Amino acid sequence: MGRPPAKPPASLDRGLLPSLLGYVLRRAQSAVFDDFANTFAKAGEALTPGEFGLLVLVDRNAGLSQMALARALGIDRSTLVPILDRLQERGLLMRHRSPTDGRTHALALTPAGEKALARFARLVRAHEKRIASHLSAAEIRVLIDLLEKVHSGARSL
Amino acid sequence: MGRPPAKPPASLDRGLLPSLLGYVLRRAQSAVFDDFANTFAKAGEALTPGEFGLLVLVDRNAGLSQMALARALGIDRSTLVPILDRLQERGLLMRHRSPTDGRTHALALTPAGEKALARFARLVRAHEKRIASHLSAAEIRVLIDLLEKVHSGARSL
DNA sequence: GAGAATTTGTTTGATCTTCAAACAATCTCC
DNA sequence: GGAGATTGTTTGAAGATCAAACAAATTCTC
Repeated sequence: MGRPPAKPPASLDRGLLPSLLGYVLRRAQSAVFDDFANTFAKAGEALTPGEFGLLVLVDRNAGLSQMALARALGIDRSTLVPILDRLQERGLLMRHRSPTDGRTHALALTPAGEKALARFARLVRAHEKRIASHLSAAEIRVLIDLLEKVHSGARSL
Repeated sequence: MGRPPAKPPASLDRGLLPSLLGYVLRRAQSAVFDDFANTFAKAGEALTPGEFGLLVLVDRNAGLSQMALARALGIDRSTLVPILDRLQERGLLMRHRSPTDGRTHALALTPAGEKALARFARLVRAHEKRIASHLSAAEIRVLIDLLEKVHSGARSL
């Protein structure tokens, strides 16, 4: 009989994992996340995908409350507080007092925040272009469609 | 002019986000993760997707070292330690001393671990069935293929 | 073979994320 | 006006993550 290989195999046996949507999804997400971080690091900017999404939502929905934002992001309102603190310290975002409801903060980007967001959006577009470089435009449309189906489908269980 | 709506709109303006692969990927992943947690909670089992993947890898690659496992999972070897500690405390997994290399631990499932993994795999299959219930078998194949392309494509940047 | 360099698992320290529970301020409903 | 709900914040706990330092063991170099 042949002797066992001296070096461990380059790739492990993953069993059923590659056929599981959850597994493949997680790996793709991780790869995309890495490229996002890389793109921003190389440009000398510091931002997470979550922070980018947050800034876009605040930009497009001026006067948003923290509760509404937390709900849109799918996180607890207490989780949001330190995230907003950080963005506010960076001068990207402000919490105004709402004139109509003293409990809520009306969130808005500062002028510097809007300028930064435009810069970030350029980086995100370059990042998206790179991660989709092995896919055709039609494939990307199909992929986004199917992912949206998974999202809204699972949501209704 | 019409008066502004008394209640905030059910859904926010998400701007360019829904056209970004990274964003849609993250949302789908989050929905899938939620269903995974839900499935296990309802069955009275406690397990994360990461732990399931780990158990499958150990099961299919008996005698694996912690370094090899950490590399396969894409995490630091120091991150792996407390995760293995927990699974070992639950009696699912053991660290044997390797006879050929005194530095490494040969990882293996316990008999109880194998029984538990079979139980977990049943739950995962039910979970997969549920999250894909709005997709045809062909769509799932296409989706997994495209996600795999994104993963291996982004990997080579 | 002896010593140097590398590898492995662990510990410690530092951030970050997350939720839950409790709290004060404010609003809404009756 | 007062009871109950909502909002943002603080605090506490758990978990994930990496980096750096460490001892033990192996491998490489001469």
